[in-house]
Amino acid sequence: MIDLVQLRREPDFVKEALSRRGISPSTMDEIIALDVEHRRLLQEAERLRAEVKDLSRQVGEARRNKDTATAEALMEKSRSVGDLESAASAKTDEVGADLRGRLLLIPNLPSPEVPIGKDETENVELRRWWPGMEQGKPEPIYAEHQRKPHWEIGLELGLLDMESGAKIAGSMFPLYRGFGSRLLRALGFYALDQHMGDYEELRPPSFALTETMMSTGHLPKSQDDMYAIERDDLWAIPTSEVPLTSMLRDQILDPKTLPIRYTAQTACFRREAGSAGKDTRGLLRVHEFDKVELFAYCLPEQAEAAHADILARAEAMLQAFGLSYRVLNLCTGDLGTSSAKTIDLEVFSPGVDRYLEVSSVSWFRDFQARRANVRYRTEDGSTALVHTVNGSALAWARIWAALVETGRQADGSIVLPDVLAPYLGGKTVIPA
RNA sequence: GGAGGGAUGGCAGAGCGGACGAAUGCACCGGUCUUGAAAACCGACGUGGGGCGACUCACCGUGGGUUCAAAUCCCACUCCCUCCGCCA
Repeated sequence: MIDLVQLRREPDFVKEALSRRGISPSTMDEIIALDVEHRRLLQEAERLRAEVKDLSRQVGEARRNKDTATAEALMEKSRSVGDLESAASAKTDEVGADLRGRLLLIPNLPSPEVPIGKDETENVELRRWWPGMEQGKPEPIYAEHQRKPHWEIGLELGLLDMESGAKIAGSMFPLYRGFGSRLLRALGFYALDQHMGDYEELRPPSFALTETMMSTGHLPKSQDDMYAIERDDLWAIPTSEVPLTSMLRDQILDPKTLPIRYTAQTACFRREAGSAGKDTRGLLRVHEFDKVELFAYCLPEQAEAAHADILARAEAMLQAFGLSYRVLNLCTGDLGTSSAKTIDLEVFSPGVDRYLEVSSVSWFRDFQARRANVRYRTEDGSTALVHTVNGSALAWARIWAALVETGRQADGSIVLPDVLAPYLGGKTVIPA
């Protein structure tokens, strides 16, 4: 949620920033007007409330003095003021709810360095990396044997069985098998081992309450993109960012403990409503995938370094895997609602001949913290909102696809990166 | 799933219809004393909203209700604890 106080104080600045994301200034003017109205009503309701309290106090006093007549008269007076008060409060709450409802739909202010653009076609490529780049090698040219999509390879070698997955849970629920399943497990183990120490490893619940989803901003906006278990008021998490953001909800943190950094691998569930028919083959877009997340709660001045650290870790892993990738600075049109700045990592996968998004590293400033109410104690004893930063390192379904396609040899076998050897029982070749 | 008990400030814990935003203890912070520390003593000590301000409002698990007045009474829900049952 954006800062209402900032909107009051610097309306033009906020309007300008949001207009870069396509929020019209008039939308903000309506919110400002509603806020003025709300505060006016609030003062009136509070004045009446104070009067009721004062009269009630006097009733008590009269009673103690055995002055029944005065008490009766005061009670009568208080009743009538009380009626006015309930009416005023109801009106105030109504306007307040309207105001809050509108505010919740307003996205975060984009950072100044976020490029302006209408959609993902206008994201800005910051750099590329490929194996051997530092040694002056040109971008790789992929051989014909690497031009086979992972779902065909997976089926041939018994690594991936989309059909059985569909039989069990419907389409776009992958079923990995044999060495394919082991590869997936190896990726998660490898990643968690890389991060633990600096980031505390967690294994949070895969489901969250409506209340939790609200605090992260996933509800009410994205409810159609999530799986719900209505009977128990639970939602399947679309990313472990949800439990991690909520973990310290409503807490006031000691700044000495910041940054607090967590890593977790969970299943991530996405209904992908609205993308029916797109990327339905293989692992390009699936309803359930495993992902390791890196997350930090930090002081505002620590945020930039925390963001850079997560990005560096995600890139280091891609490099260790020997996968070519590009780094994109998301433009205003493609930026997630809560994010002030997002860097995406996209891996090139030769079999499907395209870049696949495998990580999204975002800085939310205090947008999420305001909603989740995570604060720290400042020098002068007051409180301030923390900044939150997070990123995937990494989303395994697409990494799996890229590794299988990139590593395919002329004889049909697959060579996997050496760094995974300890997690694959020393075997980094999947025989044809 | 059944039966009981509970939820109050950083923690512990009192209050169970009238000046309670809340006793008390501990912790934390400032000070006195001390070479320094401890002890002792003094003081400060929840969060959020509104108002230029005096000040005011809300919050005692959550949501409703009763009342002139609710932490306190009533209803529903959630969570925690104990016991029983079932179970990976």
